[in-house]
Amino acid sequence: MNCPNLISHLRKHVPLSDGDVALLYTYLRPASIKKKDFLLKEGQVCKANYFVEKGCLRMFYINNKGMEQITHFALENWWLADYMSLSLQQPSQFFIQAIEDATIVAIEAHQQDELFRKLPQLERYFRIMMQRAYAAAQMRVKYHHDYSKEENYKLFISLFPAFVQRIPQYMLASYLGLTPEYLSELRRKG
Amino acid sequence: MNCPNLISHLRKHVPLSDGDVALLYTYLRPASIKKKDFLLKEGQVCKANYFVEKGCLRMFYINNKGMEQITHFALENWWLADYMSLSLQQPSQFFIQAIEDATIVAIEAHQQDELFRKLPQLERYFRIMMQRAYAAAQMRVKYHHDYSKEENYKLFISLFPAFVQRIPQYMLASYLGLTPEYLSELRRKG
DNA sequence: AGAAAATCTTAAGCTGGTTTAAGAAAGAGA
DNA sequence: TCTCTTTCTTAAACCAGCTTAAGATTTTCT
Repeated sequence: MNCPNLISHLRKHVPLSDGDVALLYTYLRPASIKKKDFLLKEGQVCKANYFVEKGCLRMFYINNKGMEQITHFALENWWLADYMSLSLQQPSQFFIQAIEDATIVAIEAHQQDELFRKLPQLERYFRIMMQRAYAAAQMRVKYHHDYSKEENYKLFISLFPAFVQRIPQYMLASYLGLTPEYLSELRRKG
Repeated sequence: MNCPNLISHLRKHVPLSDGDVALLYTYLRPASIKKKDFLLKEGQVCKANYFVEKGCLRMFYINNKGMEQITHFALENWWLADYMSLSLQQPSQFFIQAIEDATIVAIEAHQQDELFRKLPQLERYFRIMMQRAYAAAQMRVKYHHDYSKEENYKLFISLFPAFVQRIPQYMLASYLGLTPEYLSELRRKG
Protein backbone atom coordinates (compact mmCIF):
# COMPACT_ATOMS: atom_id res chain seq x y z
CA MET A 1 0.00 0.00 0.00
CA ASN A 2 1.40 3.33 -1.03
CA CYS A 3 -0.08 6.82 -0.96
CA PRO A 4 2.91 9.16 -0.97
CA ASN A 5 0.97 12.20 -2.13
CA LEU A 6 -1.71 11.81 0.50
CA ILE A 7 0.74 11.32 3.38
CA SER A 8 2.85 14.33 2.41
CA HIS A 9 -0.30 16.40 1.92
CA LEU A 10 -1.51 15.48 5.41
CA ARG A 11 1.88 16.31 6.92
CA LYS A 12 1.75 19.78 5.35
CA HIS A 13 -1.19 20.55 7.61
CA VAL A 14 -1.03 18.38 10.74
CA PRO A 15 1.62 16.39 12.64
CA LEU A 16 1.59 12.63 11.92
CA SER A 17 4.02 10.19 13.52
CA ASP A 18 5.11 7.06 11.67
CA GLY A 19 2.85 5.12 14.05
CA ASP A 20 -0.05 7.37 13.12
CA VAL A 21 0.64 6.68 9.45
CA ALA A 22 0.68 2.93 10.07
CA LEU A 23 -2.68 3.20 11.85
CA LEU A 24 -4.04 5.44 9.13
CA TYR A 25 -3.08 2.91 6.46
CA THR A 26 -5.45 0.37 8.02
CA TYR A 27 -8.31 2.77 7.23
CA LEU A 28 -7.31 3.78 3.72
CA ARG A 29 -8.56 1.96 0.68
CA PRO A 30 -6.36 2.73 -2.33
CA ALA A 31 -7.47 1.73 -5.80
CA SER A 32 -6.41 1.96 -9.40
CA ILE A 33 -9.22 2.75 -11.77
CA LYS A 34 -9.44 2.97 -15.54
CA LYS A 35 -10.55 5.89 -17.64
CA LYS A 36 -14.39 5.97 -17.68
CA ASP A 37 -14.73 3.87 -14.51
CA PHE A 38 -17.25 5.24 -12.00
CA LEU A 39 -16.73 5.84 -8.28
CA LEU A 40 -20.31 6.99 -7.83
CA LYS A 41 -23.49 6.84 -9.88
CA GLU A 42 -26.76 8.75 -9.56
CA GLY A 43 -29.09 7.00 -7.11
CA GLN A 44 -26.26 5.38 -5.12
CA VAL A 45 -25.20 6.66 -1.72
CA CYS A 46 -21.73 8.28 -1.83
CA LYS A 47 -19.85 5.85 0.41
CA ALA A 48 -16.42 7.47 0.58
CA ASN A 49 -14.36 10.62 0.31
CA TYR A 50 -11.85 10.21 -2.53
CA PHE A 51 -8.31 11.59 -2.71
CA VAL A 52 -6.67 11.73 -6.13
CA GLU A 53 -3.11 10.37 -5.94
CA LYS A 54 -2.74 10.44 -9.71
CA GLY A 55 -5.01 11.12 -12.65
CA CYS A 56 -8.17 13.14 -13.01
CA LEU A 57 -11.80 12.76 -11.96
CA ARG A 58 -14.95 14.61 -12.90
CA MET A 59 -18.24 14.97 -11.06
CA PHE A 60 -21.39 15.55 -13.13
CA TYR A 61 -25.14 15.10 -13.19
CA ILE A 62 -27.69 14.52 -15.94
CA ASN A 63 -29.53 17.78 -16.45
CA ASN A 64 -33.18 18.27 -17.36
CA LYS A 65 -32.26 18.14 -21.06
CA GLY A 66 -30.56 14.77 -20.62
CA MET A 67 -27.04 16.19 -21.02
CA GLU A 68 -24.08 15.58 -18.72
CA GLN A 69 -23.44 18.76 -16.73
CA ILE A 70 -19.98 18.76 -15.11
CA THR A 71 -19.76 20.55 -11.75
CA HIS A 72 -16.26 19.62 -10.50
CA PHE A 73 -12.91 18.33 -11.67
CA ALA A 74 -10.37 16.80 -9.28
CA LEU A 75 -6.66 16.55 -10.06
CA GLU A 76 -3.74 15.24 -8.01
CA ASN A 77 -3.97 16.17 -4.30
CA TRP A 78 -7.67 17.06 -4.36
CA TRP A 79 -10.48 15.44 -2.42
CA LEU A 80 -13.75 14.77 -4.20
CA ALA A 81 -17.15 13.52 -3.03
CA ASP A 82 -20.81 14.44 -3.11
CA TYR A 83 -20.67 15.82 0.42
CA MET A 84 -24.45 16.10 0.75
CA SER A 85 -24.84 12.41 -0.03
CA LEU A 86 -21.76 11.49 2.02
CA SER A 87 -22.80 13.49 5.11
CA LEU A 88 -26.43 12.39 5.18
CA GLN A 89 -25.88 8.95 3.57
CA GLN A 90 -28.72 9.67 1.18
CA PRO A 91 -28.87 8.87 -2.57
CA SER A 92 -26.73 11.09 -4.76
CA GLN A 93 -27.83 13.04 -7.82
CA PHE A 94 -24.27 12.94 -9.17
CA PHE A 95 -21.80 10.72 -10.98
CA ILE A 96 -18.06 10.62 -10.23
CA GLN A 97 -15.97 9.21 -13.07
CA ALA A 98 -12.30 8.95 -14.03
CA ILE A 99 -11.43 10.88 -17.19
CA GLU A 100 -7.89 9.42 -17.15
CA ASP A 101 -6.56 6.19 -15.66
CA ALA A 102 -6.24 7.15 -12.00
CA THR A 103 -4.96 6.12 -8.60
CA ILE A 104 -7.25 7.16 -5.78
CA VAL A 105 -7.41 6.67 -2.02
CA ALA A 106 -10.80 6.28 -0.35
CA ILE A 107 -11.84 6.94 3.23
CA GLU A 108 -15.11 5.14 3.81
CA ALA A 109 -17.93 7.09 5.45
CA HIS A 110 -18.74 4.27 7.88
CA GLN A 111 -15.14 4.21 9.16
CA GLN A 112 -14.54 7.95 9.23
CA ASP A 113 -15.76 8.71 12.76
CA GLU A 114 -13.75 5.83 14.23
CA LEU A 115 -10.65 6.97 12.33
CA PHE A 116 -11.10 10.56 13.49
CA ARG A 117 -11.44 9.37 17.10
CA LYS A 118 -8.13 7.52 16.85
CA LEU A 119 -6.36 10.32 14.96
CA PRO A 120 -7.98 13.60 16.04
CA GLN A 121 -5.51 15.55 13.91
CA LEU A 122 -7.56 14.42 10.92
CA GLU A 123 -10.52 16.33 12.24
CA ARG A 124 -8.35 19.45 11.92
CA TYR A 125 -6.97 18.42 8.53
CA PHE A 126 -10.44 17.98 7.08
CA ARG A 127 -11.69 21.14 8.75
CA ILE A 128 -8.97 22.95 6.81
CA MET A 129 -9.75 21.08 3.57
CA MET A 130 -13.50 21.73 3.83
CA GLN A 131 -12.94 25.40 4.70
CA ARG A 132 -10.64 25.70 1.71
CA ALA A 133 -13.16 24.00 -0.57
CA TYR A 134 -15.95 26.23 0.70
CA ALA A 135 -13.79 29.34 0.28
CA ALA A 136 -13.16 28.33 -3.34
CA ALA A 137 -16.89 27.75 -3.79
CA GLN A 138 -17.65 31.27 -2.49
CA MET A 139 -15.23 32.77 -5.02
CA ARG A 140 -16.68 30.59 -7.76
CA VAL A 141 -20.14 32.04 -7.11
CA LYS A 142 -18.64 35.50 -7.48
CA TYR A 143 -16.82 34.77 -10.73
CA HIS A 144 -19.84 33.00 -12.13
CA HIS A 145 -22.04 36.06 -11.49
CA ASP A 146 -19.52 38.74 -12.29
CA TYR A 147 -17.96 37.56 -15.51
CA SER A 148 -19.55 36.81 -18.87
CA LYS A 149 -19.12 33.29 -20.24
CA GLU A 150 -16.39 34.58 -22.52
CA GLU A 151 -14.56 36.19 -19.59
CA ASN A 152 -14.97 33.05 -17.49
CA TYR A 153 -13.49 30.99 -20.32
CA LYS A 154 -10.51 33.32 -20.66
CA LEU A 155 -10.01 33.36 -16.89
CA PHE A 156 -10.06 29.57 -16.73
CA ILE A 157 -7.51 29.02 -19.49
CA SER A 158 -5.23 31.67 -17.98
CA LEU A 159 -5.44 30.04 -14.53
CA PHE A 160 -5.18 26.39 -15.65
CA PRO A 161 -3.44 26.26 -19.05
CA ALA A 162 -1.98 22.79 -18.42
CA PHE A 163 -5.34 21.40 -17.36
CA VAL A 164 -7.01 22.73 -20.51
CA GLN A 165 -4.60 20.55 -22.53
CA ARG A 166 -5.57 17.54 -20.44
CA ILE A 167 -9.34 17.46 -20.97
CA PRO A 168 -11.58 17.49 -24.07
CA GLN A 169 -13.02 20.86 -25.04
CA TYR A 170 -16.57 19.71 -24.59
CA MET A 171 -15.92 18.88 -20.94
CA LEU A 172 -14.52 22.34 -20.35
CA ALA A 173 -17.59 23.79 -22.08
CA SER A 174 -19.83 21.73 -19.82
CA TYR A 175 -17.98 22.81 -16.68
CA LEU A 176 -18.13 26.48 -17.72
CA GLY A 177 -21.83 26.14 -18.47
CA LEU A 178 -21.71 26.95 -22.17
CA THR A 179 -22.38 24.93 -25.30
CA PRO A 180 -19.50 23.29 -27.21
CA GLU A 181 -20.64 25.32 -30.21
CA TYR A 182 -20.27 28.62 -28.42
CA LEU A 183 -16.90 27.59 -26.96
CA SER A 184 -15.79 26.83 -30.47
CA GLU A 185 -16.86 30.32 -31.54
CA LEU A 186 -14.96 31.87 -28.61
CA ARG A 187 -11.79 29.96 -29.54
CA ARG A 188 -12.05 31.15 -33.13
CA LYS A 189 -12.41 34.78 -32.00
CA GLY A 190 -9.20 34.41 -29.96
CA MET B 1 -22.51 37.58 28.11
CA ASN B 2 -25.15 35.40 26.58
CA CYS B 3 -25.18 33.30 23.42
CA PRO B 4 -27.85 30.68 24.02
CA ASN B 5 -28.34 29.78 20.37
CA LEU B 6 -24.63 29.29 19.76
CA ILE B 7 -24.10 27.11 22.84
CA SER B 8 -27.07 24.88 22.08
CA HIS B 9 -25.99 24.64 18.45
CA LEU B 10 -22.51 23.52 19.52
CA ARG B 11 -23.95 20.96 21.91
CA LYS B 12 -26.02 19.46 19.11
CA HIS B 13 -22.76 18.42 17.45
CA VAL B 14 -20.03 18.00 20.09
CA PRO B 15 -19.85 17.46 23.89
CA LEU B 16 -19.16 20.65 25.88
CA SER B 17 -18.90 20.68 29.69
CA ASP B 18 -19.94 23.77 31.66
CA GLY B 19 -16.22 24.39 32.20
CA ASP B 20 -15.65 24.23 28.45
CA VAL B 21 -18.42 26.76 27.94
CA ALA B 22 -16.87 29.10 30.52
CA LEU B 23 -13.52 28.84 28.72
CA LEU B 24 -15.20 29.30 25.36
CA TYR B 25 -16.88 32.50 26.58
CA THR B 26 -13.47 34.11 27.09
CA TYR B 27 -12.88 33.73 23.33
CA LEU B 28 -16.28 34.86 22.06
CA ARG B 29 -17.00 38.46 21.16
CA PRO B 30 -20.76 39.04 21.08
CA ALA B 31 -22.14 42.24 19.59
CA SER B 32 -25.40 43.95 18.83
CA ILE B 33 -25.44 45.70 15.49
CA LYS B 34 -27.95 47.92 13.77
CA LYS B 35 -29.57 47.41 10.39
CA LYS B 36 -27.12 48.58 7.69
CA ASP B 37 -24.05 48.26 9.97
CA PHE B 38 -21.09 46.50 8.33
CA LEU B 39 -19.05 43.62 9.74
CA LEU B 40 -16.74 43.62 6.72
CA LYS B 41 -16.03 45.98 3.84
CA GLU B 42 -14.25 45.40 0.54
CA GLY B 43 -10.50 45.89 0.95
CA GLN B 44 -10.49 44.95 4.64
CA VAL B 45 -9.23 41.60 5.88
CA CYS B 46 -12.07 39.43 7.25
CA LYS B 47 -11.00 39.25 10.87
CA ALA B 48 -13.62 36.91 12.32
CA ASN B 49 -16.11 34.15 11.70
CA TYR B 50 -19.59 35.43 12.60
CA PHE B 51 -22.46 33.44 14.13
CA VAL B 52 -25.95 34.93 13.87
CA GLU B 53 -27.74 34.70 17.24
CA LYS B 54 -30.62 36.84 16.01
CA GLY B 55 -31.37 38.84 12.90
CA CYS B 56 -30.15 38.58 9.36
CA LEU B 57 -26.93 39.35 7.48
CA ARG B 58 -26.09 39.55 3.80
CA MET B 59 -22.77 39.18 2.01
CA PHE B 60 -22.31 40.99 -1.31
CA TYR B 61 -19.77 42.53 -3.63
CA ILE B 62 -19.82 45.43 -6.07
CA ASN B 63 -19.95 43.95 -9.55
CA ASN B 64 -18.35 45.28 -12.71
CA LYS B 65 -21.47 47.36 -13.40
CA GLY B 66 -21.25 49.01 -9.99
CA MET B 67 -24.25 47.13 -8.58
CA GLU B 68 -24.42 45.25 -5.28
CA GLN B 69 -24.43 41.52 -6.03
CA ILE B 70 -25.59 39.45 -3.05
CA THR B 71 -23.96 36.02 -2.72
CA HIS B 72 -25.10 34.84 0.73
CA PHE B 73 -27.70 35.44 3.39
CA ALA B 74 -27.25 34.32 7.00
CA LEU B 75 -30.15 33.84 9.40
CA GLU B 76 -30.25 32.63 13.02
CA ASN B 77 -27.80 29.74 13.69
CA TRP B 78 -25.71 30.29 10.56
CA TRP B 79 -22.02 31.13 10.37
CA LEU B 80 -20.90 33.73 7.84
CA ALA B 81 -17.50 34.96 6.72
CA ASP B 82 -15.44 35.47 3.59
CA TYR B 83 -13.52 32.25 4.18
CA MET B 84 -10.90 33.01 1.54
CA SER B 85 -10.05 36.29 3.23
CA LEU B 86 -10.37 34.74 6.70
CA SER B 87 -8.16 31.72 5.93
CA LEU B 88 -5.40 33.59 4.14
CA GLN B 89 -5.81 36.89 6.01
CA GLN B 90 -5.83 38.74 2.72
CA PRO B 91 -8.07 41.67 1.68
CA SER B 92 -11.66 40.75 0.94
CA GLN B 93 -13.66 41.54 -2.18
CA PHE B 94 -16.89 41.35 -0.17
CA PHE B 95 -19.08 43.32 2.21
CA ILE B 96 -20.98 41.77 5.13
CA GLN B 97 -23.88 43.89 6.36
CA ALA B 98 -26.87 43.53 8.70
CA ILE B 99 -30.21 43.78 6.91
CA GLU B 100 -32.05 43.71 10.25
CA ASP B 101 -30.91 44.75 13.73
CA ALA B 102 -28.88 41.71 14.76
CA THR B 103 -27.06 39.99 17.57
CA ILE B 104 -23.93 38.21 16.41
CA VAL B 105 -21.07 36.31 18.04
CA ALA B 106 -17.58 36.62 16.58
CA ILE B 107 -14.62 34.26 16.82
CA GLU B 108 -11.54 36.23 15.88
CA ALA B 109 -9.15 34.66 13.34
CA HIS B 110 -6.08 35.45 15.46
CA GLN B 111 -7.53 33.60 18.46
CA GLN B 112 -9.02 30.67 16.61
CA ASP B 113 -6.00 28.33 16.64
CA GLU B 114 -5.44 28.89 20.35
CA LEU B 115 -9.12 28.27 21.07
CA PHE B 116 -9.14 25.09 18.99
CA ARG B 117 -6.04 23.84 20.85
CA LYS B 118 -7.83 24.32 24.18
CA LEU B 119 -11.15 22.90 22.95
CA PRO B 120 -10.34 20.35 20.24
CA GLN B 121 -14.05 19.49 19.93
CA LEU B 122 -14.41 22.79 18.08
CA GLU B 123 -12.17 21.48 15.34
CA ARG B 124 -14.77 18.75 14.81
CA TYR B 125 -17.69 21.16 15.11
CA PHE B 126 -16.28 23.46 12.44
CA ARG B 127 -15.28 20.52 10.26
CA ILE B 128 -18.95 19.56 10.29
CA MET B 129 -20.11 23.17 9.67
CA MET B 130 -17.68 23.67 6.77
CA GLN B 131 -18.57 20.30 5.23
CA ARG B 132 -22.24 21.21 5.50
CA ALA B 133 -21.64 24.63 3.93
CA TYR B 134 -19.61 23.08 1.12
CA ALA B 135 -22.27 20.42 0.54
CA ALA B 136 -24.87 23.19 0.22
CA ALA B 137 -22.56 25.03 -2.18
CA GLN B 138 -22.27 21.92 -4.36
CA MET B 139 -26.04 21.64 -4.57
CA ARG B 140 -26.33 25.36 -5.27
CA VAL B 141 -24.06 24.97 -8.32
CA LYS B 142 -26.37 22.21 -9.55
CA TYR B 143 -29.57 24.18 -9.08
CA HIS B 144 -28.01 27.26 -10.62
CA HIS B 145 -27.07 25.34 -13.77
CA ASP B 146 -30.10 23.11 -13.99
CA TYR B 147 -32.98 25.47 -13.43
CA SER B 148 -34.02 28.57 -15.33
CA LYS B 149 -34.18 31.83 -13.38
CA GLU B 150 -37.95 31.45 -13.15
CA GLU B 151 -37.60 27.91 -11.78
CA ASN B 152 -34.92 29.03 -9.32
CA TYR B 153 -37.19 31.79 -8.09
CA LYS B 154 -40.09 29.39 -7.61
CA LEU B 155 -37.84 26.89 -5.86
CA PHE B 156 -36.53 29.55 -3.49
CA ILE B 157 -39.93 30.85 -2.45
CA SER B 158 -41.21 27.31 -1.94
CA LEU B 159 -38.18 26.40 0.23
CA PHE B 160 -38.01 29.65 2.24
CA PRO B 161 -41.45 31.30 2.23
CA ALA B 162 -40.92 32.99 5.62
CA PHE B 163 -37.56 34.39 4.55
CA VAL B 164 -39.04 35.88 1.39
CA GLN B 165 -41.33 37.97 3.62
CA ARG B 166 -38.33 39.16 5.61
CA ILE B 167 -36.19 40.70 2.86
CA PRO B 168 -36.85 43.30 0.16
CA GLN B 169 -37.62 41.90 -3.29
CA TYR B 170 -34.63 43.58 -4.86
CA MET B 171 -32.31 41.70 -2.52
CA LEU B 172 -33.89 38.41 -3.46
CA ALA B 173 -33.51 39.37 -7.12
CA SER B 174 -29.85 40.16 -6.56
CA TYR B 175 -29.23 36.87 -4.77
CA LEU B 176 -30.98 34.90 -7.51
CA GLY B 177 -28.98 36.74 -10.16
CA LEU B 178 -31.86 38.43 -11.93
CA THR B 179 -32.97 42.02 -12.31
CA PRO B 180 -35.65 43.49 -10.02
CA GLU B 181 -37.64 44.26 -13.18
CA TYR B 182 -37.61 40.65 -14.29
CA LEU B 183 -38.48 39.42 -10.79
CA SER B 184 -41.42 41.79 -10.84
CA GLU B 185 -42.53 40.28 -14.13
CA LEU B 186 -42.21 36.74 -12.72
CA ARG B 187 -44.32 37.68 -9.69
CA ARG B 188 -47.03 39.10 -11.90
CA LYS B 189 -47.12 35.94 -14.01
CA GLY B 190 -47.75 33.92 -10.84
C1' DA C 1 -48.69 64.90 8.88
C1' DG C 2 -45.54 65.86 5.15
C1' DA C 3 -41.22 65.30 2.64
C1' DA C 4 -37.66 62.45 1.26
C1' DA C 5 -35.85 58.14 0.44
C1' DA C 6 -36.33 53.45 -0.66
C1' DT C 7 -38.66 49.95 -3.12
C1' DC C 8 -41.55 48.05 -6.75
C1' DT C 9 -43.91 47.92 -11.36
C1' DT C 10 -44.73 48.35 -16.38
C1' DA C 11 -43.41 48.07 -21.10
C1' DA C 12 -40.57 48.33 -25.35
C1' DG C 13 -36.38 47.28 -27.56
C1' DC C 14 -32.18 44.64 -27.50
C1' DT C 15 -28.34 40.99 -27.01
C1' DG C 16 -25.48 37.09 -25.27
C1' DG C 17 -25.78 32.76 -25.68
C1' DT C 18 -28.64 28.57 -27.25
C1' DT C 19 -30.58 25.43 -30.61
C1' DT C 20 -30.48 23.00 -34.64
C1' DA C 21 -28.33 20.81 -38.34
C1' DA C 22 -24.66 19.38 -41.06
C1' DG C 23 -20.22 18.28 -41.91
C1' DA C 24 -15.00 18.00 -40.82
C1' DA C 25 -11.25 16.26 -38.21
C1' DA C 26 -9.03 13.47 -34.94
C1' DG C 27 -8.52 9.11 -32.15
C1' DA C 28 -9.05 4.33 -31.12
C1' DG C 29 -9.98 -0.40 -32.01
C1' DA C 30 -9.92 -4.36 -35.30
C1' DT D 1 -4.89 0.21 -42.96
C1' DC D 2 -9.67 1.00 -42.53
C1' DT D 3 -13.83 1.86 -40.04
C1' DC D 4 -16.31 3.54 -36.23
C1' DT D 5 -16.58 6.63 -32.61
C1' DT D 6 -15.49 10.74 -30.49
C1' DT D 7 -14.63 15.46 -30.70
C1' DC D 8 -14.79 19.97 -32.91
C1' DT D 9 -16.48 23.60 -36.18
C1' DT D 10 -19.63 26.65 -38.87
C1' DA D 11 -23.71 29.33 -39.48
C1' DA D 12 -28.51 30.85 -39.16
C1' DA D 13 -32.67 31.26 -36.54
C1' DC D 14 -34.31 31.95 -32.06
C1' DC D 15 -35.34 33.35 -27.05
C1' DA D 16 -34.73 34.12 -21.94
C1' DG D 17 -33.55 37.61 -19.56
C1' DC D 18 -31.40 42.43 -19.60
C1' DT D 19 -31.52 47.53 -20.29
C1' DT D 20 -33.66 51.73 -20.26
C1' DA D 21 -36.91 54.95 -18.76
C1' DA D 22 -40.65 56.53 -16.29
C1' DG D 23 -43.83 56.46 -12.90
C1' DA D 24 -46.26 54.31 -8.72
C1' DT D 25 -46.10 52.79 -4.15
C1' DT D 26 -44.29 52.05 0.41
C1' DT D 27 -41.29 53.15 4.23
C1' DT D 28 -38.65 56.17 7.08
C1' DC D 29 -37.46 60.33 9.13
C1' DT D 30 -38.46 65.05 10.98
